[in-house]
Amino acid sequence: MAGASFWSQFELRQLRCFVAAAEELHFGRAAARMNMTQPPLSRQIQLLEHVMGVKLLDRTSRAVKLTPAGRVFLLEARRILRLTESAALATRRIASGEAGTITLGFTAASGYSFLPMLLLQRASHAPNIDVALKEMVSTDQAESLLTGRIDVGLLRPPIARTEFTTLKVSEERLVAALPVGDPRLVQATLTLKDFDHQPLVMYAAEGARYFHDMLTGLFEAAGAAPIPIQSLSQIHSMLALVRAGIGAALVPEAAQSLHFDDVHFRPVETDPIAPVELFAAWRSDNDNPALEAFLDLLRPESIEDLEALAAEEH
Amino acid sequence: MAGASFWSQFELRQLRCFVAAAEELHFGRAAARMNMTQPPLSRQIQLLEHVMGVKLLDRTSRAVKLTPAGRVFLLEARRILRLTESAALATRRIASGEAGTITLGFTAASGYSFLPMLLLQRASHAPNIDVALKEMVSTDQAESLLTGRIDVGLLRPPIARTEFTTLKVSEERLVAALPVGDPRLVQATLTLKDFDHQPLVMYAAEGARYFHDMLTGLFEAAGAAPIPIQSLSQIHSMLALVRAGIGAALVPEAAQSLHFDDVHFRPVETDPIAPVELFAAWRSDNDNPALEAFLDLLRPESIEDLEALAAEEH
DNA sequence: TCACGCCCATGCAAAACCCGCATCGGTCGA
DNA sequence: TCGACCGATGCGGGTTTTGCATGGGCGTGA
Repeated sequence: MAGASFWSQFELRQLRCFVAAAEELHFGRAAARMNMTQPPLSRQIQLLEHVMGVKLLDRTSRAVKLTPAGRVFLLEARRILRLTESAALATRRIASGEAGTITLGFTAASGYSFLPMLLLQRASHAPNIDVALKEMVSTDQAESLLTGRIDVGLLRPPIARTEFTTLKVSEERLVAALPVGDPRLVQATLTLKDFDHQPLVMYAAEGARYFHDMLTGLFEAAGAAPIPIQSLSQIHSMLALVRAGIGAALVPEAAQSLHFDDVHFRPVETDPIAPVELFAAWRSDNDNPALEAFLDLLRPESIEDLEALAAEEH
Repeated sequence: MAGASFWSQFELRQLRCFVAAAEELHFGRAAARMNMTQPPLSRQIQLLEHVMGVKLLDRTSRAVKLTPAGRVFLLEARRILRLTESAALATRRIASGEAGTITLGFTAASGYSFLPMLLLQRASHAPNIDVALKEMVSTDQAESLLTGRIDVGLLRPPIARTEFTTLKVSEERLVAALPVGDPRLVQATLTLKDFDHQPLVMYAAEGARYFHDMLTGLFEAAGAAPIPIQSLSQIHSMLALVRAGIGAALVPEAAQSLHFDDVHFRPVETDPIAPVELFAAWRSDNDNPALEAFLDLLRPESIEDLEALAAEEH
């Protein structure tokens, strides 16, 4: 095998021996620090000098000195060894879930209320977990969960995949968005009957299937029938139409944070009092170590925490 | 030996195996790249995972994937390996003398002329050689050369040490520094006779022994005797006294670059026409690999180069 | 559906490596 | 000049690592 001279690469053990010898300037003490005897340490350093092709230590039987090249190499060796330690540390932190990156899918509507609270919670309870955000509709989230493009999705039911574990993370009431001057604004609270035969900006069946189906069901159960004016999927677009006086809209209460001028909100009584549900879903076999720590943020006790925290903000 | 489980530190060989496997995502090809067979490579990676306490690769019989921790560790491992290569390179460059640091002692007077030219030369001919500058008088330089605090000294004779190798690097003429209004300024050239019985700012015997002894000898040989007014060792201090009209001074021609207002210079004829000598000296057994490359800058042919270069500047 | 191929893990014996002990050779100080 | 100190080296033993052969799991194609 002629590869010997070709394989000119040192090993970390040799670096550790060299650093010990360079710092002690005494092979015996250096060997003791390395928990070995002096002869092997001598050999490790000879080997290192051989593969480097450079004399690193000037040794007489009376004194050990660094050569100029050895001085430079000592600095480099220390840097390398420091780096190996920090690399091991960082990797173990990732593996333990202490740190890491979670890729999170979320729907536009959840970005108004739940997501900000969640990120606030993360900043204080899991600061080493990075969260990469990807806005997408619920069906795309399910697809992305399967392929691994996102670790966790914040999405609307139904979620019918056996590969997923799910957790309800929030329930919201519906509120009515009404333009300034709408006569229904005199009431403190509305019912679905108040929208019977009235123009209503509606959700699109494709882009916002969940809200579309939910409202359809609610109105049917309540025996009321609004006049659908326009079908949209983005809540802020719907509010813009409301502001233009085209009609009312029914939106999750968190949408009030959008603060459109000349658009006012009133609570609406519905059969389940908080019909707007948001679920977290993730692949049961997801091996991202940061997942467990991230999911802790979603557990009920954490949710209460963060809702209390959000309340204090006001 | 019970230290096995205690020595939880990986080796570079394991990093190289891991990087190969992580990049190929195929143990067989990775092993081929590492010039070995697949089983040892498997074992190296198992060993690495064991000492790290972290699973880095997810391997089924059908596919090899990086775990989240493995992704992070791959980046770290590449960084470490890059660093080892650059460390070896840098160290070999130092050892070969291509790069390095020379600590240079110099006298204040040589800082006015020779040193700037030398540094200019270094910048273009040996840019990888750093020069650390230490101003000190000639006797201190001799002492520092012996102890190794400086590699090379730019100093004045006599240099009587057998440990040193010396090289004359410059010869300068003396010029007279005269205050505005001095009657001798009408002459284009002076002789030492022009200073007979005239006030002269003189060099101190301790701090500037070389110039002191040289002037004393020159005047004696010329049969002239100036009136010593004050003894100083710093040329710029002497010129300040000249400017104040206290008397004339004799300084190396390079001191003209100090440009004192109201002080004008005239050449002086002396027996050796250029009596101000500057030597480089270094320990013959200095092992700094950069020394040879640095000394090349001082050789006659280089000196001519840099004087030509300095001339072009004007 | 079954057999084949691909691929990583593992058992095993040989080779290589590394360690510690003993000792050598050189240098400094008493 | 002798002894103490210190790094280098010869050598035997034990551990590690390697390569070969093989096992076992999982897709794939007939």
